[in-house]
Amino acid sequence: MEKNRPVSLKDLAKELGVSISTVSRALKNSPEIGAELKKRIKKLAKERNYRPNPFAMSLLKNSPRIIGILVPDIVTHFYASIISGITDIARANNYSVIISSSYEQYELEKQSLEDFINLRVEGIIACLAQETTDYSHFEELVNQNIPTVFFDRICLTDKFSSVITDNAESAQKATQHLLETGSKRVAFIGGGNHLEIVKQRKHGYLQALREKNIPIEKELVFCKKIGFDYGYEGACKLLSLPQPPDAILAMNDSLAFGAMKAIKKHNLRIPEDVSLIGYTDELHSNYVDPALTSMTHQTYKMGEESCKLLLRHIRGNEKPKHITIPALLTIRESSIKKGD
Amino acid sequence: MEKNRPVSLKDLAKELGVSISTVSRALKNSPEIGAELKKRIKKLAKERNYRPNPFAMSLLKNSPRIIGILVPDIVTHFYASIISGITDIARANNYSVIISSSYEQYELEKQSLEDFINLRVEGIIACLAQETTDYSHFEELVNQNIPTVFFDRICLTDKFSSVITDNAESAQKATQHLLETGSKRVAFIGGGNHLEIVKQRKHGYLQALREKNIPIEKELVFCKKIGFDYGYEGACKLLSLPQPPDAILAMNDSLAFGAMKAIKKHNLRIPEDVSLIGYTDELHSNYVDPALTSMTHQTYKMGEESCKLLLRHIRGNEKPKHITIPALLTIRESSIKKGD
DNA sequence: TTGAAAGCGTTACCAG
DNA sequence: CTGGTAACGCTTTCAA
Repeated sequence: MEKNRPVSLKDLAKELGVSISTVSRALKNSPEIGAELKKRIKKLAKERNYRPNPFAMSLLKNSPRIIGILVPDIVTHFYASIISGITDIARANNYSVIISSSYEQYELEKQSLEDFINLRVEGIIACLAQETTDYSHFEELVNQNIPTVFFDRICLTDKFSSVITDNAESAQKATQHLLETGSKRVAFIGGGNHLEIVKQRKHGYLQALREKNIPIEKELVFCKKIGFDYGYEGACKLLSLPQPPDAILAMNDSLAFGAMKAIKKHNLRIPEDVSLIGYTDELHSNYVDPALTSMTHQTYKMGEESCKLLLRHIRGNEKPKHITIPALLTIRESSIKKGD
Repeated sequence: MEKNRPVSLKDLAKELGVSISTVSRALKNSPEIGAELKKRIKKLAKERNYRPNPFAMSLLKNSPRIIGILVPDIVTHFYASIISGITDIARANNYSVIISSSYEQYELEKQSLEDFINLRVEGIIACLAQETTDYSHFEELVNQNIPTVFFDRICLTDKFSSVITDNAESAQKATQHLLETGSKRVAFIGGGNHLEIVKQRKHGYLQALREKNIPIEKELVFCKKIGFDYGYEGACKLLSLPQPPDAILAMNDSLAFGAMKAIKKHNLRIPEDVSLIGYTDELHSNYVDPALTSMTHQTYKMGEESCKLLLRHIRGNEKPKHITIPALLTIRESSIKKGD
């Protein structure tokens, strides 16, 4: 029968008739302990299934080896995959992670941060909620001396490290690809213009057009909100133009799938009549027909880098560092016009 | 300037010239403390931003208010959504969660469990890895007195509570729906026959046929492995039969999307020529064309129930309990034949 | 109404 | 080589 309370050093010491210090030292392989005694102690520890009490350790060192992750949600593939990258690196370094979702709400984000501070996490990796425009709750982390790294949606870059994707460059690359594979008139479907990410990707799109000396037409840019329905609406609008586009770059996965549905409803072929590129993860792009050419975020890698960066901050007092991880163009069926 | 070390009761006590016990009591609203003194103590605590040290508390009570979640992975929507349900309930009860992925590997699963025990989590919610066939590492949890709840892939039901979906019933419902909406010959695409989940869903499918006195044809059942490619392969095989089916039930999302691709490649219309039902989450089903009629797992609810169950076990010593959460039929475009 | 002291499990320092 | 003791922050007796 096991006792309810876990075995402690004291228990082992008593049983062997030695002091607690001796047992502690023996289990850490201190060279000061007699070889024979050491062996006996280790044997008993294994027998009794001794496990060091992490609370005592944390109390002593004030470091629970836990880091907090704060994301808008955990269900979106993008975040889930990043979390996956983070936790794998954390685990490899003997850290556990605690995950909290803001559900895009400012109040929940603030509360989560409070919880993390109360828990005394050693560091935090966070992605801002859409609602958040005031960052004072994050500044508090500086006072509390809790290293923090932001990813994707970032802020206070002078104080915190960050990991992001190359929004402008990736949109530019995507547009270039369309122009180089038979498309002449490329349209852009984005989200709300106030979002940094929208501005940057649109900028990359426009940049690619300028490069090729293609005149910019305002009607070919549809920016309203992010979401499947808006992708559908946007594509319908674009395809109803007197001079409709023969290619669409959708800056988000739901927008892209919405646009795809619209193109089909208009009885147009992809990519023959209208090419389409989105930003998606591997899975979804292959599920649809035709398979969707996409810019793919290196999400797992973003997670890994975020965590590595954080661990460096935890270990030493480094200056904020900013990393950009490029998105990759994965060519599938929806972009290359056959006639090419 | 903040000190590096967080404020402790001792600090407050010294500053006010009272004893630690007094401060402790005042902050817990003990009625023994003078109203005026109590007010002063609370005021200072707020000023100094005092936060109780969780390590000291855990050391004292041996309960860190942390529960461990062990899943095959966190990227699959099914698991992510369940985790979401778990964490929300946990948080509402002042618990934090730590998530670990087995990546379907036995060794990693075992290691994660060890980590949880070492961390002294108060309880565990787990879904078995596909590789796992030996359950001794879970039996150890009984010795360690760590309450555990399984979901979806479960084991040792005499010792542990569980939360599952109604595999047989849901497949039966799906098949019934097909038969009631104009389909005559329903085929089934499943995964490896050794998996419990496959057996159960196939059983439900067959049950629905028997109900309607429809003869069972072995050629209409394709069970090989779970995955997009196998869905594609299976559907191709089925549609090449001398008497092909006019409806397919795919027992998994990737199988369903693979089948959908195959049906289209065969230039058949969905649902006019071949109806299709899958098991998916909301999102994916709407992205494809036509939108996929599906059995939808109530994943978030499964998470919630798992966590509630676990909390009951943590609080008192309840007997194992088994909960079944039904999947819901969500009718979209891929199932109802127009002629009906 | 308040204070002192023990104890939770561990490490580290100082003695022997 | 080994043992005793203080310390980490907090709660909880027991005394005053």
